Amino acid sequence: MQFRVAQKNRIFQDVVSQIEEAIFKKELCPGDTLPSERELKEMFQTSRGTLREALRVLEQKGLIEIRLGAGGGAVVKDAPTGSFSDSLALLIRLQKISLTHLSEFREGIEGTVAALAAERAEPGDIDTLEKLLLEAKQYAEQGHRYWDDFYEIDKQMHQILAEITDNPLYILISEIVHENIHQYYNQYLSIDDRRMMENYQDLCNIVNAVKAGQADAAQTHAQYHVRRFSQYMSAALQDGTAEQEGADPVSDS
Amino acid sequence: MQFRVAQKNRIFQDVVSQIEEAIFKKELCPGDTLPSERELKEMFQTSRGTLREALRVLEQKGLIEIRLGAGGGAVVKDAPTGSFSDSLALLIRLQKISLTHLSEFREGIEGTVAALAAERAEPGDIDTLEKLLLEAKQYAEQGHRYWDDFYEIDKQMHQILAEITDNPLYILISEIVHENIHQYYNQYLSIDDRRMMENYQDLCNIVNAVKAGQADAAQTHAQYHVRRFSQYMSAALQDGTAEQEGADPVSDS
DNA sequence: TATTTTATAATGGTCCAACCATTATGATGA
DNA sequence: TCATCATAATGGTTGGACCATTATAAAATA
Repeated sequence: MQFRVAQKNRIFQDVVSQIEEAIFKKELCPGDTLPSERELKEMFQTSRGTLREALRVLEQKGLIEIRLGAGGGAVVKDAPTGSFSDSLALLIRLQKISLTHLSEFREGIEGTVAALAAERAEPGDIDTLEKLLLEAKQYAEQGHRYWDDFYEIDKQMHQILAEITDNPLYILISEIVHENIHQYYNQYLSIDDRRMMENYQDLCNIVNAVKAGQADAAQTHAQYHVRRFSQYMSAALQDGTAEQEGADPVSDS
Repeated sequence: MQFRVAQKNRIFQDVVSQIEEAIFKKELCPGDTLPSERELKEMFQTSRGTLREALRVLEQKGLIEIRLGAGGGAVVKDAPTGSFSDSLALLIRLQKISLTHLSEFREGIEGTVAALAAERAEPGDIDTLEKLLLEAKQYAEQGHRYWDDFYEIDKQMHQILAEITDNPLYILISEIVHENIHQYYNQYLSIDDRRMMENYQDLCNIVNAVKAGQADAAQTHAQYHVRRFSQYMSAALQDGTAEQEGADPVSDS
């Protein structure tokens, strides 16, 4: 590892760029620990404060993680997917994106994912899906008290479908969207036995379509499945005026 | 504006949270300038170095912008969409996402966008699209030397379609994906007169479908349109072994 | 010997006080 | 009236000091 002396307008930015570049070029790999701040400051011939500002930026980007104490320091992280999710969460908190927008987007993504999965699923994938379906059935039959367990299976199935596409972008985006929409589901959803069975039936339809390689059907069923949640929430919001603290997540920007 | 004295493990993180919260609560609005570092350090009862680390994080998140000189300081930004795009760019540079993955994702997004647009387009929107189509036709007829102009129109049409969905998430994502894929198009694409006319015909098909309110047809044509670019690039990469410096953007992770 | 406890040192987190570079503003002068 | 220049406010940087946390090794103990 060989660093240039830092220069330019904002020195810390130059430091950020150089360390970034080293990571891009795999001179620094995930798990590697950078030299200590006191050593780095010598390498870049800068002050510790400036160097720390650079580390703060890299940390925020999700490229490094700072560990405290002896043997600690800046450790290169694997993939900065967290910053991606954070960006979306930020836009939601700023009310630039409403729950309605997010739900609609999720509908499109999950539909596309299901369609691709139908085209690409291999026998092993179908097995995995059917095993999860069996679990889901058991929870669904035991009624709404097992909603949390059912929901967990539902979540896993969406994840598996995304993985079947073999496209990390779909895996990432569908996960991020789910993360950011999950809290609202738990906050505004009211689930009864009938709705659980509806959802289970959706999952059956999706898996069957994927199994049969019917992309269009898989897409339609997946969209319909996700749409249910939006409808449940719309209903809950109209009925109960379930206003919590602070912002209304359904208002438009 | 009233801030608590900063505390907790990492003080700068507490400062970040408080300023973030003030922005979320609209106590700080886009365009507002925060007090100077020397004043803020008094408010939070912290050192200037620590405060600056906090500002660095907020800047990286895209929530503020720092201006130099007298009358400068930290200005609250409108919407941190840049950080979203940066995150994607980062994943690409780290080769966590290949050009193939990105192209496929774009296909799905543009398809869904076109379908939604077909359902929601109003007469005014159709007019806008048809005007752009006319421009595109002129460039297409003048041959491949006008590719840049044609491409600009193409880009605008995708943007308009996204805006017709009236969903900021589709607008944002399609823009971000385009931003990050654009460079590869210019780098690896070779366009002749025939290909330009193919593309023009795609655009006609999309607009016609949108005009007719045919969501499925719009989706199909939009996907096909985007897919052309991937195919052009695959061909170019196979033929010319167009290896540039550094990383191969098509390799899988 | 094996285990627990304790000292040590390395490392990140914070603070202070100063100085430099950039820029808006107003005073000064042609 | 306009150009020029001094001034002050603000971010950018520096160096040195001290605190809090933690891994490691030494020492004490069973």
